[in-house]
Amino acid sequence: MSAETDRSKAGIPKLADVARQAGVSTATVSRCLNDPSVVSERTRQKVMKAVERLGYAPNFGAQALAAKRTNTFGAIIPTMENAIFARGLQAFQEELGAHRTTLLVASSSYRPDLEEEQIRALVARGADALLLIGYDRTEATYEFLRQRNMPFVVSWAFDAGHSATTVGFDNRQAMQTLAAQVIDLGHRRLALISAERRDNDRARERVAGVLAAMADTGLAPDDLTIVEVPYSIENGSSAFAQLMARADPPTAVLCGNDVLAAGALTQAKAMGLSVPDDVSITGFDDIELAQIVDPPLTTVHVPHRDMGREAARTLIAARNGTEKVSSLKLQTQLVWRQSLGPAPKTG
Amino acid sequence: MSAETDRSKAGIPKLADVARQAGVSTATVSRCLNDPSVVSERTRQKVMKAVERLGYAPNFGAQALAAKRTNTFGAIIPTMENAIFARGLQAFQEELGAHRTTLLVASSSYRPDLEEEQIRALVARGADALLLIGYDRTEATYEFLRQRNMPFVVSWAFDAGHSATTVGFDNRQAMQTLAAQVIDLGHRRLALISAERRDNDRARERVAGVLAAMADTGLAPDDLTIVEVPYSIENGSSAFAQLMARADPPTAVLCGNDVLAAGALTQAKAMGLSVPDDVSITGFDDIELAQIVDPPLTTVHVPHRDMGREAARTLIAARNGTEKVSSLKLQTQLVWRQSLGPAPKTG
DNA sequence: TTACAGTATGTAAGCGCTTACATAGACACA
DNA sequence: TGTGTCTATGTAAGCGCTTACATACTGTAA
Repeated sequence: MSAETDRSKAGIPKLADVARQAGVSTATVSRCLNDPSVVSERTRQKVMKAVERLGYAPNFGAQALAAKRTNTFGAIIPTMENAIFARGLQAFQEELGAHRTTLLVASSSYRPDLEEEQIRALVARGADALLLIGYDRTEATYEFLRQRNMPFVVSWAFDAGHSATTVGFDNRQAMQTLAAQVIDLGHRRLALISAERRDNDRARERVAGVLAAMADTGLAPDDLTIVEVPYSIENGSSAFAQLMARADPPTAVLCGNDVLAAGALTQAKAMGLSVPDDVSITGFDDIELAQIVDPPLTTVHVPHRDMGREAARTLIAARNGTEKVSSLKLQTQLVWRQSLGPAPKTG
Repeated sequence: MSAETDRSKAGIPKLADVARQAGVSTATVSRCLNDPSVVSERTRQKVMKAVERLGYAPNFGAQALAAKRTNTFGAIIPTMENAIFARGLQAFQEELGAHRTTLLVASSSYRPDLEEEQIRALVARGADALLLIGYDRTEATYEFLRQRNMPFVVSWAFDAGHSATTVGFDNRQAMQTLAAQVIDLGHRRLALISAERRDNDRARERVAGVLAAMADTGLAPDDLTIVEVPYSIENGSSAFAQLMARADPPTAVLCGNDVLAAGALTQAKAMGLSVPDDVSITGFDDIELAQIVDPPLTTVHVPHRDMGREAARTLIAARNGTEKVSSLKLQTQLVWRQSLGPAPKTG
């Protein structure tokens, strides 16, 4: 009775139907689908015709349950709203595709509780391995992963001291290098538009990078004004406006990423400020956006595609369990374009 | 033996383990997890403690197999590389989240064969409903969906003549309106940088829209030069360069979307052309990018968030099977910014 | 002819859950 | 005390697959 009313699942052909239709056993059908080489040509033809006629597709749940593998990897990224993770993820997916592995993507909206939920969802769905962004998550989450023996790699960050396998880059070092150049150009009143640092180690490290560069040249931490906002062009604009409204506005505004920098740039233009003559602005990530804003952004190039590809390879190796997997630190690179210039003469 | 060597799945706690640990039956544990109200407080405490201690998480496959539902929707989008679908998808996901439904996203790289594969993968995984982009897919794919009784909606397009439930907009009409304005401004030599039309009804419709506007004013189809490239900023740039290198370069370049237009704009700047004085450029989609390029793009605003939200509602209704679902046509809107101006005086 | 590989297929035991149905205990009332 | 009603829990039958093992053929060599 209840089966009858189950509208959505009515009449879906199953293995047994195919077997009956083809006049063979379910085992033979299963073999046809999974390892055709062990079945005779004639039988295979029969079975395939039955599959075709019935429009049969295996039930993934049952398959996973019986076979204990899914050929599915999961990735949980903080956001899909902007292109920050797009390129890397694309490369990740391409590499997986080459190994007949499907990618399932979920997003956490930068919230650890949602991330944990998504991790559990993906694990429960039988993901064979996981791609995670950054280190910040509860110990309980790590414990969960460990207990499951779930292969995962942390990406978009690199901390040699952390036990998790990582394929990423050193956010602090990258930002420090950039900030050092800014200071070198004579800027003393610095500002930073950062993503929210809570639950975001990449953002914290980038801030730390700026501070480290300042310390190197004897600048006091107080010389840095920090505004925290979620990543978005609009937030970049308003943060920039807020910064320039101060009594003692900065001569250089470093941004936690290119999206914020693009917003800052737009706002500068709206305020009639010339970049970099009146004020310098820098980005981070080197996404496409960085090249098309005017002036193009001086920023930190992150090897997105390499990172995605290498993360995939690492995970595949881990899943197969054949090779020993190890962390990989990729290099970022300072990209000089036109949004950073010498500090204006004190006026 | 083989179970022993199954490294990755060793020691994962199952319902029965929790039941044993808590000293109850598996049914009770299951009830605790799915409908706690029918279990006594004391028992629930015991069970939850056991769940906690063992780090238990249900096996999704088994659960789906036994319960015949997954509370999971799937979406297959052509690309994650740029932000075209990001906003709409985000809204889609938010709406689903409000209904305790998980979203799984896959991308097809604009290839129907990959799309079909992804559809099958998602269906096999027990997706309760699917979000699809555009109409172009093989009849076999539609037949598969129909046979499964799988609720799905087509989005990012609207064709009243098509049988599929749709939540989208009329690409042709939208582009026709824009093109009419372009022509109205005196432009006669038109060019269009389009996405590849094969397997992409949205791209074809947009081309048709331009042609329709031209026909309305007696322009011959030959007055339109079309270049087809995959969506990307770089391709927009090179297509634009190619167009302007012609003996008789266009005075207005319409682009299939904002990403291409941004590329075209960048290239124009690089070539020393002033937009819109020397040449006009228009976009389509009105993604964030459109506002931050210089000059900001005159483009077609697509109601991404509304579309995502409404698509989700439609699908939820279809899944629940309570209401009759119907298609919904949303309105686009011409956004005047600065990249479109009058045709330059014939020189 | 017999024996033995080798090959193609079938049989049936799970995989980890959910849930209809059965059962047991507590309580109220006659 | 007996009976009926609830509520809380247990029992066990699947859900749709995979795969170890059993079986039935074929062909070949002794």
